[in-house]
Amino acid sequence: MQNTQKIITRFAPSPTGFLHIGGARTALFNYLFAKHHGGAFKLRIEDTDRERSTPEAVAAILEGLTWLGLEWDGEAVSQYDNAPRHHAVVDELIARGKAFKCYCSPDEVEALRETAFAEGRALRSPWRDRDPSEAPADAPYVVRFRASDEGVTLHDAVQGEVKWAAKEFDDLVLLRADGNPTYNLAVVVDDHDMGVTHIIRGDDHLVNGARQAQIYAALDWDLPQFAHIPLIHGPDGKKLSKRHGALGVEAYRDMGYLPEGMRNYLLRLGWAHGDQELFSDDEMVQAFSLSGLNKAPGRLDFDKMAHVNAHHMRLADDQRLFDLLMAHLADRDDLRLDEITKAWVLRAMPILKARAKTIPELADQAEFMLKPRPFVLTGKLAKPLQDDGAQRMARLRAVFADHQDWSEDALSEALKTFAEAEEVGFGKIGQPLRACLTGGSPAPDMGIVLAILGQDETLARLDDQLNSSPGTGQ
RNA sequence: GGUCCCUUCGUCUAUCGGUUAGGACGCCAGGUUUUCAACCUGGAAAGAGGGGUUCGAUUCCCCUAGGGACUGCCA
Repeated sequence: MQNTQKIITRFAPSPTGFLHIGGARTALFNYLFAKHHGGAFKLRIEDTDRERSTPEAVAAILEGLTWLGLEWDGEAVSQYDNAPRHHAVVDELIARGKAFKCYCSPDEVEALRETAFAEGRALRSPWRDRDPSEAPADAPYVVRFRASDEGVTLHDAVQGEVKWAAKEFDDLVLLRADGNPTYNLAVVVDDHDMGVTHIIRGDDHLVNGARQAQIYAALDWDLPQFAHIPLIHGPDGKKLSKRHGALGVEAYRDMGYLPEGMRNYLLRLGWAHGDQELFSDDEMVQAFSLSGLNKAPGRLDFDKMAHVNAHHMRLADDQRLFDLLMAHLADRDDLRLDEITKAWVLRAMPILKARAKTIPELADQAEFMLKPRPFVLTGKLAKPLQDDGAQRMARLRAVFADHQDWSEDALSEALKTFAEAEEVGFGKIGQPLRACLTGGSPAPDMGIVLAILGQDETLARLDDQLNSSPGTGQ
């Protein structure tokens, strides 16, 4: 068989909330699979439930996907818009004897269902074999699919061969009493019409796969390849809950994760390619395959997510990180954010980003440049300046005041020379100097700090401490 | 209740009958050291339990236990 068919995948969320992390991962897999095969990744909004679908949710999903960098091909399709087509297919099904009108009232259905439940089988409507001429005039009805009498075997790319007996399938509703198509009908029709070849989705849909396979068969349509992936669990192994990560992807963005970090982490949650942990975007597309998908559900691990994100932070462009940092700091009025300090931060970015796992950590790393002086040193911060510390800093100040070459290397050298001249270990220099220049905030090597702050700021920060009376913090 | 799926270090995973069961996160110890990190080195840490099949099972089969999904005129 010649397989020149173009691979088409799709992500089909229902717009009843944000794009949560499980959906994001499903979308990622579909995206990668399509890209790997040079195919198309499509987006369809499953909004046939008019009660629960909201435009806000649609917007949130689109935004989430965009942020994650999962660009879909073509326009996002609204499933509801295809309702006329769904009706046409239902007519076709009825004509083929594969679907029928069911006039049972909700109460009757419930009673029937109870009986079926007690007998360990699924519901079958009495109308599946009844003559349509017996139908009560003007009575409301639903259209049901005539469930297979033969059982179903699914060949799933992840789950393998899965079989069900015929009695497991009910005569599922295709058209509601109000005439609206239901999910199982609509997915089949839309996936077929969109030319979808591979369906990667949560394994909560595994049974739906079997149900839908019957509809494909009834229509003589080609069955797409299914790949039902396990759901993501919370860190506690329980179902994902609000407090355990069932958040919209925008929440992760706000926590300071990079989209490429999320992609990399999500990729490795339930999919593996040997021992490789870190992937660039190209590598992901290159390496992704259905065979690497795992059957067991995975748990969210925020530590690992942060670690993976840290890797991508180091690789990220300085200006981009700077912009993200500034956005993160936008509502901070306790910081000195002006052209001068911003220039420091941007210049220091190569060093800062190597020390931070997320944007908030980047903010912590940048704090020593942004805290307004003078700093108040208390407790063990003030201690290195006691005894002869302050006098030593005064002598160091004099060195800096005359220092010409304000480069990192020259400054580091000067520090060493000074320590030798003072005949003390570097700790006697570094500790008090660090206290004066950073006020206790985390900061890189002193040579770097000096180089970034510049001569004027360095002297000013030293003066702040030297001019205050010794013994502060006692 | 029924059906289906799952089960390797704490976590994510590799292994596609024969390995000292590997890697990563986290953890512990050491190193570096001027703070906090980062980084480097080393370490502890796993095949749910029980039966088979086999010369040999983490790997194949069955049972049990535990977890999950579905069982809607939701998707």
